[in-house]
Amino acid sequence: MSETIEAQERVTAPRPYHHGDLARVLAEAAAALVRETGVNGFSLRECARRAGVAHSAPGHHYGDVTGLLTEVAARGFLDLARALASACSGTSGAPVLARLARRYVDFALTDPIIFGLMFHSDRVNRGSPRFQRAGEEAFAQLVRAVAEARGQPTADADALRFAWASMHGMAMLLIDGPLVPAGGNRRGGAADLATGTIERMVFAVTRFDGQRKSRSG
Amino acid sequence: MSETIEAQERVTAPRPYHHGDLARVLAEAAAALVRETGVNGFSLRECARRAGVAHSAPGHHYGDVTGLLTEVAARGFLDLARALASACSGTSGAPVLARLARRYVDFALTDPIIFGLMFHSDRVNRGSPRFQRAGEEAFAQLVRAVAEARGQPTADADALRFAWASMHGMAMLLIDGPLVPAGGNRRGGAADLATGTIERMVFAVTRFDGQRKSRSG
DNA sequence: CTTTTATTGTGACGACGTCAAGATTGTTGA
DNA sequence: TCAACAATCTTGACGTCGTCACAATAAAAG
Repeated sequence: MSETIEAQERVTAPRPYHHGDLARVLAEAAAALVRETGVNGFSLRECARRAGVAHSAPGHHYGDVTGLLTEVAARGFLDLARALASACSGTSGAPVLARLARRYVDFALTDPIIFGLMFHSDRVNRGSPRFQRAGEEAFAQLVRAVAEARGQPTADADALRFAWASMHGMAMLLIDGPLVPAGGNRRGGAADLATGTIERMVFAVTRFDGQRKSRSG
Repeated sequence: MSETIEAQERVTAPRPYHHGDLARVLAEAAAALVRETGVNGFSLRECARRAGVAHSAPGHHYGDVTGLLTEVAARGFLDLARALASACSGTSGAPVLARLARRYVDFALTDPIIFGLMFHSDRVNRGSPRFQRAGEEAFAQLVRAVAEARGQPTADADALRFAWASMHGMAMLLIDGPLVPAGGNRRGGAADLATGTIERMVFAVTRFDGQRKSRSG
């Protein structure tokens, strides 16, 4: 989705320095490289090689490897926020939450390594303002969906945590393998395994109301 | 818990090679090092240094860094299985599942880095038989708890996935930070945040029965 | 006691991240 | 137009890393 935009920017943008914007090229090369080799196999030098620049060029733009991977993770959260927003638009009530959860799991299964980088890699700086802002943007979509599902103006904190935990846990377990039966590609069969979990999640979010031990009432 | 056992083994075991059992010492040093520096900061050479052996000694026992970290992860699953089993013993019915989930989250918050290594590190070989056996041992505890909570001899697959996803997602989100409010140690305040999620999880596992769209019946 | 095997150490290799210093290009102000 | 400056990129070096071939050592077997 970036080719045409890039061509436009090549003309309109002031082209601030030598290479065209190396920072963006490096970030995109880094994302591609991470997808290929895993977070662990990622290397700054290989990334520079693919961008056609010297091995130390990434350092000038991002400081160190953590800085670059933090940028990649932040972009991942922006993508996730967009995906969740588009999944919810044009719907209301409980189905909003179900559709958001489905999209959340789909995103994770489509880009599992980036997803892992976003949430649990010790190679990203979670204190980075840009990273946090991107995360909050995605989080806001979740808050809206939970409030909508419960028919309330604001999301209950416990319900919110539960909803997020359920879809996030499902995504994690499907990515990391322990739940997916052998043989069967990830995108197809695995995503179906999430259906029952999503149903139960929506069920509990909409029906559970803190009734402690009073099941006969 | 290993000092006295070690003393015993020093006598009873045939002491198969030079160092006493270097393999075990290396695995323990590796676990400690991972806890200190994170999975990413781990280094075979530093591990060997702490065990007081040559830099290539770990390679002779575990092949490469993945082999050693796989052993650490497998040990983590054995620990988890033990913890879950002890949490469930002496109880029955739905509370079993609640207690198991609580223990699951506690385990994750107590040893977050090892927990992360166990589930999603590209530095462990998930095809390793030892690793898989250890994982299945922990999984078996979960299966038992879900069956017990539903009063059935065998666990429903959908309910099982949902239960695991909920507790696992909660653990992940608490470890990785996005859910825990600033300032407040992990073990105390964070674990309390799981309570509502666990309640809802048990609620859905025991009450949801595939009633599709028939809310008025 | 000698031979064989299992366990550990030495040394080397290329790849990595990071830093300092120099080279190159764009910008700015007269 | 041109010189001074700042931003951008390259070169080269340093220490650390994982891994491998090979040597050394100790246990086991005969």
